[in-house]
Amino acid sequence: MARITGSSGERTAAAIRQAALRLIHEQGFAAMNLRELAAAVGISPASLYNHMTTKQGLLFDLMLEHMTALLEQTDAALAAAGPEPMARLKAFIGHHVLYHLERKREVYIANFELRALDPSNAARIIGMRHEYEARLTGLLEEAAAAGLLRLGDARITAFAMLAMLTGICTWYRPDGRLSPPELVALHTRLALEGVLRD
Amino acid sequence: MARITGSSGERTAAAIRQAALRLIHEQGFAAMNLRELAAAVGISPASLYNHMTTKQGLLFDLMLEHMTALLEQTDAALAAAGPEPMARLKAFIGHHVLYHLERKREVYIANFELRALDPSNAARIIGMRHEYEARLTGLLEEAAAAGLLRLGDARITAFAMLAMLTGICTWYRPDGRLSPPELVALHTRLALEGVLRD
DNA sequence: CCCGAAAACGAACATATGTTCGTTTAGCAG
DNA sequence: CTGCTAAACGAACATATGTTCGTTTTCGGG
Repeated sequence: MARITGSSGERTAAAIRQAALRLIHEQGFAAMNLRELAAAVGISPASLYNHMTTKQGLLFDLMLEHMTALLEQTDAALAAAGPEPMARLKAFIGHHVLYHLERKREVYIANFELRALDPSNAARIIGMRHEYEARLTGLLEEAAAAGLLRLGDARITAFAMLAMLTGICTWYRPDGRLSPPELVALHTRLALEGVLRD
Repeated sequence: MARITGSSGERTAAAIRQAALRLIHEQGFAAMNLRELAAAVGISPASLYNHMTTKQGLLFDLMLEHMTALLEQTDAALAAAGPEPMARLKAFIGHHVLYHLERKREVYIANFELRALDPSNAARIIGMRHEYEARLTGLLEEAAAAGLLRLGDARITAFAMLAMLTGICTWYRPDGRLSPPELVALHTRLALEGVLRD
């Protein structure tokens, strides 16, 4: 087989994914056209098809890779946190915030371009998202069962926490005023304790 | 002037706005095409242009009407709440939740289709959004100055609260398990007190 | 050195889409 | 009833866009 070691194939494919993340994040999936994507990579529109099946397939691959990484890294963070419910909950929040700061474009796309997916592709991504939500719901119920939380409704609470923690990536800039650890601390306290003075 | 009283003009224009809200919410602005919009209203594509300037202008009008209503109704709710800082903060949260339950499509569009606006149109909507955010930031600072809140960072806290409270309209269904007042109560507590047991 | 395959290209196809134009329809004022 | 104008229409234009096809380039293994 020719063109294996150091093949430009994988480099080009990676460049396409990076450029696609940027363009979809800036303009939205429907508004991004493949001629612009090809130009950003520096190849012709036809050459894109050496590295992807269709435009739809490209979007699905981006989302799938993101959701897979999110679930895997979350489980790793929870495994490292040990068995104590509150430590596990804080580990989830901390990982979520850091992951969303690092990969805000992927997150934004996975959250807001679900409409653009074919039904069967969408079903698969939605399933993974439900799994992620279930991780948090489970942690909340664990902690509530241990008497550590006061839980009105586990599902709605999980949704509200995720919305708050995911919102970060709509305004976060790496050169912003607050550092990632500061943002983790601030959001952990907001999620757990709210704003009321004791 | 002919065709004034009971003219079908305003009815058609309203039908266009309603159909556009639905289609943009379902598919996104870029993915919605005017032939589909016209079919949903029951007129020809050409006739749309008797009621709007361009597709872009239609989006802007929808957003502008929403942001105007949001700001006006918010101010009315605050005026009705009186001077006490915590009462004002709760009034803001309550109004925000109810408005977002009632007009979830407008909210979704105004939040996620900013990319689709021309720069000058976008600037105007963004300005109004900043004004809205400033309302909450101001309320938080008022309450903190009165010693009622423990505030890490007013701006970030406002962003986090808005993200949490706005997230409702990504999953809310009018026939859902919880009623609007229940959702207001739940989210007010989450925002102010978090989930930790006292 | 040279062959084979990966990966690039130009060009074209088929279709979708925002918008315009000239014309026709229809309801209210006089 | 009649004339005026808002508001509808069919048809077309110009362009954008996802994708395919046949060909050419280019690298690495033998």
